Amino acid sequence: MAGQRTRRRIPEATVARLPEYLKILADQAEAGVDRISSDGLAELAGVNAAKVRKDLSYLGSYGTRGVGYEVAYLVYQIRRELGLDHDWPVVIVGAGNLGQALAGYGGFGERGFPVGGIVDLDPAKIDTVVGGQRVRHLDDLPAIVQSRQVAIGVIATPSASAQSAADHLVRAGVTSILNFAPVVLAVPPGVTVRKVDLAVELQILSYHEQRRATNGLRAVPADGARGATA
Amino acid sequence: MAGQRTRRRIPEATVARLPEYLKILADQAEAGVDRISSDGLAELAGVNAAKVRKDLSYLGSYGTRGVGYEVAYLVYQIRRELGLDHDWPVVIVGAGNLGQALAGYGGFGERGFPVGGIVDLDPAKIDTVVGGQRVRHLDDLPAIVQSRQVAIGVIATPSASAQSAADHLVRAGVTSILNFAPVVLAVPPGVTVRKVDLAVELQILSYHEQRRATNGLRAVPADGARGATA
DNA sequence: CATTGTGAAGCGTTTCACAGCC
DNA sequence: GGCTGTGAAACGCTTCACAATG
Repeated sequence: MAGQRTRRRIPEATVARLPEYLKILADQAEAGVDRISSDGLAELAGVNAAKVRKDLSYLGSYGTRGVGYEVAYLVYQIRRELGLDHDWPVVIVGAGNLGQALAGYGGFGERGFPVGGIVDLDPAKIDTVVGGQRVRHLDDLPAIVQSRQVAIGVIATPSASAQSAADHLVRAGVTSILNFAPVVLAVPPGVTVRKVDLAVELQILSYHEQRRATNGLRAVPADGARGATA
Repeated sequence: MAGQRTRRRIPEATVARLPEYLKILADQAEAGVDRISSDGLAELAGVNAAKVRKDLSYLGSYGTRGVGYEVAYLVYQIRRELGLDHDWPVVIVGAGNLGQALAGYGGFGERGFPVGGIVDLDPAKIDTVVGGQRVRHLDDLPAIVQSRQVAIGVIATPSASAQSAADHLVRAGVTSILNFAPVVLAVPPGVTVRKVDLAVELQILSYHEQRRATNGLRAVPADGARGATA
C-alpha cells in the first residue's frame, strides 16, 4: 500500500488541480467532515464530478463505490503525491514591495513553504527585518541554500535583475524557480520555472471585458487554464 | 482595415499568450527593432514558431510572407484585441501586505491598469497612504467604481473576507475579478474571475521536485499551463 | 527564396456513459 | 441504490508540413 517505486505519470492539468482539492479537503477535515463524494468535492472546487474522479484515479483507487472518499486519507495521499510530506523552505530574492509582502504573508509557511531566507543587493535593505527574517546579501545565497536545503527560489526583483537572480539561484543549487518578474528566464535543463505575471492576468481580464463591451454582451467566456466564470 | 463588428473568437490559450508577445514586441519597438519573424518572436517568448504564427493568425493576416511582421503594427493590433487601447483602472480590496505591495508596484499603471482606489475595513488602515493612494473605507467602493468607471477589482484580503469582498465588488458594478485569496468565489453569471494562488504555484513546483528526487532524476517535466523548463 | 498562413495530423484534456462494486 | 473507476468519444490545443506569396 505504501511506496510504489516508479509512480504513474500524472497529467499536468491534474497536478495543477490537486492543490485546490487538497486545500478544500483539509478545510473539510478541520470542519469535522470525514467522507466526501466526487460530487461534493466537485461542487466545492467549482469543477465537474467526472473530472474529480479522473484526477483522483491517477493517485490510485482510494474511494469506495457507493460511499465516497475518506477525507483524511485523501489528504494524506494528495500530500504525498505532491511531495508535501515535508516542508520546502524557499528563498526569496528581492526585498522590495513584493518580496516583503511575500515574506510577510504567513500563508506560505502554513502551507508547507516557510521562508528560509530573503536576499537583496541594496545596502539600504540588507539587515532590515521583513516577516521575521533578516534580509541578507545576495552573496549569502549559496550558504542559505546549502544550510537550509532550499530547493525552491522565488524571484521578486525588478525585471532588469531577474535573469541575474535566476543565475545566482541556479548556481547556488536551486532547481525550481517561481518568477514574478515579467521576463522570460533562461535556465539550464533540469531547472523548472513557473512564471506568475500579474499584469498578464489583468490583460486576460481586459480581453474579456472588451469582448463583452464590443459584442453580444451576454457572451460569458469559458474559463481558461485558471479562470472561472460562475 | 479597422473595426470588424463581431471578431473571431480567439482560443483562451492564445489569449493567455498575447500579453507575453505584446510585452516582448513593445520592448523590441523601444529598442528600435521594426520587423520581426515568427522565429524571432518565438525565440524571445520561449515557444515554437508555428505556435506564434497560429496565434497571430487569429488576429488577422498581419504578416508579410518572406519578410515577417511589422513590430509597431503588431503591437497596435494586439493592444486593440486585448482591449488595451484605453486604460482599465482597477480597485484593490484589502490594504494588508499584498494589497500594499500591489498598490505600490508601479508595473500595473505602466501596463494600462492604474490603481483607481484601494479600500479596507480596518480603521487603522483607512486614510493611510499606500502607493500614492489614500486607503478608503469599503463603503466607498460603489462611489469609486462609479466615478472612475472601474470594471476590474482585485481581491487581496484574507481568505475569510474574500467572498464578502467579491459580493461588494459585484454589487458595486465590477464585472471582472482577480482573486489572490485561496478560496473558490461564487459570483453571478457574467462576472469573470481569475484566481492567482501563490501556494498552489509552489505546490506544483514541489510535485516536480519530489518526482525528481524519487524517480529517474533526469525526468525533466514538460511545461504546464504556465510553467517552463528550459 | 524566406517566411507567412493554414489544412491536417497528433496529442493531451475533458466529458460521457456505464460497468463494477460496496 | 448510489457512487466510484474507467474505456471511449469529443474537444481543444499544438505541431507538422507545405502551398501561397511578397
